[in-house]
Amino acid sequence: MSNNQTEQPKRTRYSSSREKHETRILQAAEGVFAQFGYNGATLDTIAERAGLSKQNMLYYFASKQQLYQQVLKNVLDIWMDSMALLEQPGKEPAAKLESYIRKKIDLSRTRPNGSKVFAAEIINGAPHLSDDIKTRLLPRLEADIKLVESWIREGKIDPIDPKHLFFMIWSTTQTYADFSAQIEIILGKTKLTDDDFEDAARLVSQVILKGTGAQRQEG
Amino acid sequence: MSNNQTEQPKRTRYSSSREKHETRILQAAEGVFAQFGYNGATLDTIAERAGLSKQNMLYYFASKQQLYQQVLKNVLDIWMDSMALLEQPGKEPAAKLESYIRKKIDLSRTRPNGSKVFAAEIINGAPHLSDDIKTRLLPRLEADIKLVESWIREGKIDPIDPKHLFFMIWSTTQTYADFSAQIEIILGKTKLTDDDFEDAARLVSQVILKGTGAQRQEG
DNA sequence: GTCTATAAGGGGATAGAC
DNA sequence: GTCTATCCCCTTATAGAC
Repeated sequence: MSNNQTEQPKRTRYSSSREKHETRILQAAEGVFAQFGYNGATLDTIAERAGLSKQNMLYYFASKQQLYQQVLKNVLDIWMDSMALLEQPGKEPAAKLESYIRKKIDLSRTRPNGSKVFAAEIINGAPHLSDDIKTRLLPRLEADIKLVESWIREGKIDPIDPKHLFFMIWSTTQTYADFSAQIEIILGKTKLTDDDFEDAARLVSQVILKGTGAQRQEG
Repeated sequence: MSNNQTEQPKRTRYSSSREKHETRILQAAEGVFAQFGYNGATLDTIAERAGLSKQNMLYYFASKQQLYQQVLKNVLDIWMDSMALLEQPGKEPAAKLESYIRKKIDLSRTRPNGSKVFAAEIINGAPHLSDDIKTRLLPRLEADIKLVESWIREGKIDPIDPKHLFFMIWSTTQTYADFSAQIEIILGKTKLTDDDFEDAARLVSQVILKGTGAQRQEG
């Protein structure tokens, strides 16, 4: 027989129509989940923003949970990519830390909704984060922790618990995405500008580099 | 007539029964809103945790919104109290900043749920935070900003945008409440201990004091 | 793949007896 | 102040025609 396809309804690997739809839906979902939370978000709102009907959207993502978990997975992928910034060969700790901080602040600027969805998920106790996903991050982080420990041993930075150092970097950089509503009120803006993010990157880098002893001279 | 009471059903000002109920309900609500978000939290769950029926609870708080807003208000009150720590007379900037940081981390330890409710509200764009509440924080903050600016003018700390300095202090201290689920996984604990919070307070203080130039000597 | 119709359940809020 | 009963809307998800 000429018909030998089995299993999934996927026709070819370049079914661009489906991919376009899925991308639009995921983008819409990221925004709606960020704004209303998992339970506050409705499929109707997401579908409308994506430009199709709720019933039609359910053809692409079979359930709300499934859609949400795909959004979470995408955010986690991006996060893990950013961690690679610590391991550029031939750079000093100060330069590596600054790259990392700037990359994370840039993520807050370009993907604030993803950061918000992830943050809300963690605040609620990570009920939808499967153990599989939970354990993806840890090995990656372990490597980064060992790297920081080696910097301490070599006297390149002050002796500081690496885990808490990462908590500090993550919180100070993600706050510009997660708490943008508050920051906008305080800065007196309706939306943060590129200059605001540049200010943030400069200040966070300066305080953390100097504060950890990675940078000795005055910023 | 001997019966001359008018208006409200409040009998006296020491109706301790009502207060006890309200306190129990608010405490339960803080926990449930923190865990499930505004929309995910149900009145049934809150009432059960508070030890009464949903219908009975609605006698004390007429609606879910009203209950939620009271929870938010309580958190904001606590937050504003903590800001007073910057203005202890006769202390150096380093000591004031450290008091403030330690107070905020202690709030993350003792009132994590309040912090989580507030954080989720901001992440979602502060839809329930009335303008009245929004504007309570700003004047208070303005005073603190002027204080930091005076430290800069007197050369007691490095020149740093005070607003971003506050964003940094808030994010690094509140992360131990808001993102405790993530931190617990990474530290390999089921619950953060007092020692963990002490580690956090020491590290955050050390990096920020040294990083801002408030403390010149090695931590 | 997209549509109409609808099942099925949850959850906020009210009515009224006691 | 507390209880039983109930209204009613909203939302997820499915069935089935086209």
